[in-house]
Amino acid sequence: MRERYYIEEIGRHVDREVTLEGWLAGKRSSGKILFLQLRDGTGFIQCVASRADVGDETFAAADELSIESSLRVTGTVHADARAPSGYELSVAGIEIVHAADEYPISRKEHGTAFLMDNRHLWIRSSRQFAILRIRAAVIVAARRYFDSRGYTLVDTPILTPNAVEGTTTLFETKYFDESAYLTQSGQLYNEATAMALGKVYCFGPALRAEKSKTRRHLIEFWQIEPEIAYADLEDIMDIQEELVAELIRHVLETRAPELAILERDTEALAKAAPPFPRLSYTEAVKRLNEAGHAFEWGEDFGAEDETVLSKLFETPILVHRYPRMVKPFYMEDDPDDESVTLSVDMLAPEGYGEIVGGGQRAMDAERLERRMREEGMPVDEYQWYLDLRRFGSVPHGGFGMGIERFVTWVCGLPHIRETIAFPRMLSRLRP
RNA sequence: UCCUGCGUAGCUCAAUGGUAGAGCAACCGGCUGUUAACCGGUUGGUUGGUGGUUCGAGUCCGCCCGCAGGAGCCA
Repeated sequence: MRERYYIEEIGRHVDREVTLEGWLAGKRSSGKILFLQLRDGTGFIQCVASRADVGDETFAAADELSIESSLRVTGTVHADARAPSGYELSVAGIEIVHAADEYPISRKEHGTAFLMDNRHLWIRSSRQFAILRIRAAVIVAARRYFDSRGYTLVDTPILTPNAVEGTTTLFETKYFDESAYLTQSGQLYNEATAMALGKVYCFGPALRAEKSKTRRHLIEFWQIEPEIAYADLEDIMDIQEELVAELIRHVLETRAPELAILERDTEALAKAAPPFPRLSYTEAVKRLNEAGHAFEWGEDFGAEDETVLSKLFETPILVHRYPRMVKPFYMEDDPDDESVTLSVDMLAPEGYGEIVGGGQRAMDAERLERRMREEGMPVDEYQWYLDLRRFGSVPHGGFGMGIERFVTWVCGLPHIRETIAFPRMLSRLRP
């Protein structure tokens, strides 16, 4: 293979001549000197071309380049404190691969609707580049966390006849002569695979036809969901804490330039180290009331409640033992207090709220079936799920972490829509 | 689904019911260290659609469409 050079590794080639292949992200000209901001997907670098060095013809051609034209730029790498990245390229030659049409996205302000309409181009911008790189790092680290601890990756189906969450939020589709639904979670199948393989996880999209329109919701989002046999609520909290701590550490270590582009307060992220406070729902309600926030025991936390609660702490917090009424049918009851469940959600600090939800699952077939009937679920359809309690039932649990919500917090973003390349939202299916 | 707001040049926004403007982008010219560069000039409009009120509607009213912010629900 021929040798390729990338901006990300440019520091290894100081004082050598290299050719970079990329796109023109920005340009400033001063008559006899040109500053070209080149991006190649691994980073951004300033290329400096002076008329004296490159000759009149190349200089004139470069001066006319339109933004987002694709280029091969050859030049010598220099360390230079004046350059934003610390390095710049002294241009010797430029090969224009394609001269771009007039580019619609400028450095000036744009409205959200315009940027979302041009999402396929917006992702070229430095902020979007940084977010998508951090997202990828989070996913790699999450998978590595589970892979290195003996979990088996078992993918769960996208098409399913079952409803995990409420049926009103299901996407229905044709499945030959019957109807099927798009998955909202791999959890029920995870419970089956955990009984086969002990420790499992799945990673994939979840689709919810919720008519929700907030800064924390996507119609299509990605979840990583572990499920562990012979695990109780305390185990689940330990795993959540260790996972999140490792993800934060990995992002801080490997994505510092991207966090800098986002102007993320890394001090705040570094503070998110274990141990994470663990408080019961009941204690959390007390804390809310003490903070002067009206809230009644038995309600589910709303966006405002989570924000108030998470701002009381500098680290993520684990809120456990939610009331039966606000949690799904599969949550195990607390043997010490049957009004609450062995559930646990993690709330991110800085007002970001819920990023993980999970808990210990119901173990007894009869109680589980009774609960399903109470909620009006089609029990026949779920016989396979009840079988898991009929053939060697064990205490077990797991959780789901929403990748986009996690990335929203890590990047310090005001809205979840920038954390996935092509967000699907209530009023947006395109591009 | 509900509440609120907004649709005017490619973009971000002005315009008392009375001749649709500015900045940026684009284009032309100038400038040897710019960081959203700067300076001078030029071009650019079916004011989201539709019906109405009025001598006259970007502006007021009805309906429709689109988008944004928030709520509920959730990861």
